[in-house]
Amino acid sequence: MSTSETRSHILDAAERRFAQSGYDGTSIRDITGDAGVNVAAIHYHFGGKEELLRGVTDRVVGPLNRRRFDLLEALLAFTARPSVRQLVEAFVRPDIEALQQLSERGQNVARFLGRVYSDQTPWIREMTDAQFTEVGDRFGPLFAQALPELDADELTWRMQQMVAVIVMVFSTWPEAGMSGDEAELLIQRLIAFLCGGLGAESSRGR
Amino acid sequence: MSTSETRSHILDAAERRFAQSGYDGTSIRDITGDAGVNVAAIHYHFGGKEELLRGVTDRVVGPLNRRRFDLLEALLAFTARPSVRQLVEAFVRPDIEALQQLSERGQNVARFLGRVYSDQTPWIREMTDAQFTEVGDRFGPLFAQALPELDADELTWRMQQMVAVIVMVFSTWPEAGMSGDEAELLIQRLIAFLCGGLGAESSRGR
DNA sequence: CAACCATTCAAACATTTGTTTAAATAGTTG
DNA sequence: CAACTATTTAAACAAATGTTTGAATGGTTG
Repeated sequence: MSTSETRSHILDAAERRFAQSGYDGTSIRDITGDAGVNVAAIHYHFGGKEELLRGVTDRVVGPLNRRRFDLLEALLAFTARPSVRQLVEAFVRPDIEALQQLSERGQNVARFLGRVYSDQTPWIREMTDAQFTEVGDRFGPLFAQALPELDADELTWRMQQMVAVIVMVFSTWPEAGMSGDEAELLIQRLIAFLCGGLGAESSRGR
Repeated sequence: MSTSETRSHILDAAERRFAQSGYDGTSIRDITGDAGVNVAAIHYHFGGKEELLRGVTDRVVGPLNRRRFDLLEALLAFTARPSVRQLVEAFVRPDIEALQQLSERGQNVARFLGRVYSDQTPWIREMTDAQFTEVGDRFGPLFAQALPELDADELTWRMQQMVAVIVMVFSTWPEAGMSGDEAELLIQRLIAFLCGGLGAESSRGR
């Protein structure tokens, strides 16, 4: 078994297990057992369980955020002032896209994201917060532009809730896969709900 | 130390620890250490760690749901067809009320609820789902009445997202307490966001 | 082939986990 | 007071945890 194979087998197994049982609920032996490698392989290739989670997270979130930026750029080439709906769509769609594309792996990706982003362990929160900042910094000003009557504080707060809703949808992603139609229905529901929430009248009155 | 004292000391310590580190992240010895009782006390009084979580949850959620029902009844005495905003307020306010009332304990209650309701361990999900059903069954028809253009499926889905948002707000509740003004600001933000999301145009078009 | 580095492996490490045991103590009832 | 039940206690239990070790194996390079 070549070097890169062991590494990726571990990442695959870890992704699946973390998605299923969370970080605390998964043991190093669960992962190495599934991957068919030795227990020590994780420490040799990653340094430990913690770094393994970082590895899996990077492999999952990296492409998704890259796709988000691409969609946003395409959108900005079209209009300099995108609507809330367009922004929400650019923000959410990459996730759903990935999930229905890789249908067998997709559910794991969804559930993994749900698990990690709803984990409150301090160092995990720091990791996910940093990863959200990366993309939040880009979308924030554009949302502010699309919602001029909202003050900065409340906008930030609402964007956090947006993420929370997405995460919850992922956390409760069905174990059985989803058809393309079902996924499209879900994304439409998600966008409708988020647009309503983000665009609601400010809490401080008109 | 009288019987009831040990029991409630355990419940207090467990509530605090579960709030801080979640179920998996808390050991039986953490709890008994804080409570100043013997390790075996938990099994003697509750039967085990699992039943202890149920005990803590019941003690926290019980009063909150009772208050929800009271507020709803008061509302229904006033109007037979409450608005979305009124319903959301009756649903959310008991939590926030409790949190600012018991300011030192309140933060723990918030964080505890956030932890438990975002935990995806099957038997914990079953527990929280059952507890939500209890109150969801009552509010559901009234929301349906207030949002006639929404089909039943999408309404249920949106109510779940409402809970998700509340849970996320609780999960990220600041460790330091909250002033009454800050809490009121937060509840207004929460209500505004939720009303927007719940009342958004249906995803299936007009 | 020989030397060398990278990788894998079985075994053991020290902790921590939830739970159980059986004896000691406290409290209550006859 | 005596008998009995309820509660508390220290100690031990087996199982599982992440990590480390040092030898064995693999492939590559001189």
